[in-house]
Amino acid sequence: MDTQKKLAELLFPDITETPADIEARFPERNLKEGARVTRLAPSPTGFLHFGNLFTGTVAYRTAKVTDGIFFVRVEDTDQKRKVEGAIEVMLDGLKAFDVVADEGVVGENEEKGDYGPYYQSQRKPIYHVFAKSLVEQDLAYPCFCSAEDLDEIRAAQENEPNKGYWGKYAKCRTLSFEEIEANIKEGKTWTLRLKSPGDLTKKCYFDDMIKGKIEMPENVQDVVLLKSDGIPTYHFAHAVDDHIMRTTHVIRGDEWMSSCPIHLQLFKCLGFKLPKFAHVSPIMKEENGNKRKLSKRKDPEAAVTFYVEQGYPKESVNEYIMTLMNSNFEDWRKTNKEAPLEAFPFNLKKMSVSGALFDMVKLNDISKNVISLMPAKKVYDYTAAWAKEYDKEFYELLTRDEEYSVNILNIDREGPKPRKDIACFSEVKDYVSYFFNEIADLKIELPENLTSDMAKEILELYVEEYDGARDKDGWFGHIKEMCEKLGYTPNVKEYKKNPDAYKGHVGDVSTVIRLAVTGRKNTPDLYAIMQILGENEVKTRLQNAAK
RNA sequence: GGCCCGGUGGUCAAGCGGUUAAGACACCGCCCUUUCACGGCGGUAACACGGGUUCGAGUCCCGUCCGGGUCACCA
Repeated sequence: MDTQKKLAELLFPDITETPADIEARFPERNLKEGARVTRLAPSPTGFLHFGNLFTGTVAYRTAKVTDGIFFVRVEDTDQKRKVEGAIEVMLDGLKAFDVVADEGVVGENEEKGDYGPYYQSQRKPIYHVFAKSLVEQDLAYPCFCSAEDLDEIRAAQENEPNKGYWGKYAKCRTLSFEEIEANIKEGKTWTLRLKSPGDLTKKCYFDDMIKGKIEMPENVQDVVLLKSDGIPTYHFAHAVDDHIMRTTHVIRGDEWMSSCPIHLQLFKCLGFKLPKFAHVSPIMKEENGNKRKLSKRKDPEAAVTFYVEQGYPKESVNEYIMTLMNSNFEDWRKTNKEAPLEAFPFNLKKMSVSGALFDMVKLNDISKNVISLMPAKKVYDYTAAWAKEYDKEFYELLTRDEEYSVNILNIDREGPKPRKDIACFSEVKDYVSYFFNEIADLKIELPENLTSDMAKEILELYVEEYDGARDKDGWFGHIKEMCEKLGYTPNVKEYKKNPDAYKGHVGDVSTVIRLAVTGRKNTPDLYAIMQILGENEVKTRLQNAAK
């Protein structure tokens, strides 16, 4: 037996499978031409970042638009970072925005698909097959350096432009079989390192689907493949998994770009065909004139739960994400107002190369549009579902009389130009509060041009003459009649021409009535409001206000 | 610091050697209007800088500056 074989046996005595066996167990997928296989590979930190949702959506759409497969693989190779219940948090967050995997981890300890296991922590035997093979080919070796040894190396590299574990600094690279055997007998722990075949003076190339053609120096680092607990590092797991799971398009954050030389080399050493890469720029936030990534600690909107808690409908968030993904989405939307998101021809290559600033104002605008297009019943259902979770008191009020609430939400909704008042469901309570005496605030704050005497005069007359049976034209016609009686003009233009001839105009009279009925200067159509409130309630409010 | 990537109005961005440099959000004005919205019309506002190449440069090349990423037994 040659030395490499002997070494491989020494290191991995229990591994009997070969790479060919694994390849056979996970054959190429039988998908139609052009179908893309993408994945989201979160590490279970218990926090779903907006960036995860964003990148996940890119991967998801890429698969969907080509009738491909989108799967979720959990990168739980760092035992130190494991958090209880983290999988649920991630999956729920994704699901809340319709990013649902076809395959992979679909629930806590629940997997689907033929390319598993989809938890990296359960794939050790697979990784070890390839690790063993690398050793046999003299492309990997065990390293016995301790953390202190590594510190020493770093200390010795002060004047070395290319730092790290490589070339002459890689002291375990040249250990003889006997030395290795002795170390192992001694019980020393080891990591498995790549014996990098790279050449610093040479370049490696790849064509990123978002960033374009990239050229970088070849990797020369003897990177760690297997940690001392036998679990792979990201680099090694990525190469093995994405090949064996037959990923066609590796879509991930662009913080991975700089490790691409390692990945390229790894794929080559392992004899794997290279997938396509698409590196997505992060969503940024402005702070003191500088851009920085959305921060979990500083920015509430960095958490996907934020949107759920605020009551942004998934449609809005998805719509916003789409505009960030493909800027031609907005144009498309203009001519396809009612079309489902799925109908949009998403294109990876149209993604922006640099990171966009998160724009809450824009999200709100989009969300107002989205919600304005929903039927009142749908807004009601969404609001009720939100309130049930986040505002019990309001939930009780809202659902006490469904028809009443739906009518409120339907004011000025149907028609070609619906109102756009609501950006998220947590705003609804304030928007409708004057319809519910329990939370209404009916105090009257007159605008500057109206005195309380004027208001009183108007209200006294209105209480006397108010008739809930009038239709809209009759109702407004009556208010105009009141104007004449009280010395206001029903014609606003007339008032502007000749302001000294009148106490005010019909707008002033309406304002007083509006204030009395709703406690607000600005509301949607007053007639509709009064109709919903009902004659009795309106009368009560007017009488109270007239006092 | 080395290595990558990027830099068009306040923001998101079209643009692929010849354009009056789109559009959306925000902002301002006007119109509509019983308030607020909605809607309509209009407006302010941009190619980071310096050198080339070219008849012609936001577009191509080089440099500078600025921003971002990365240099772990973390992903």
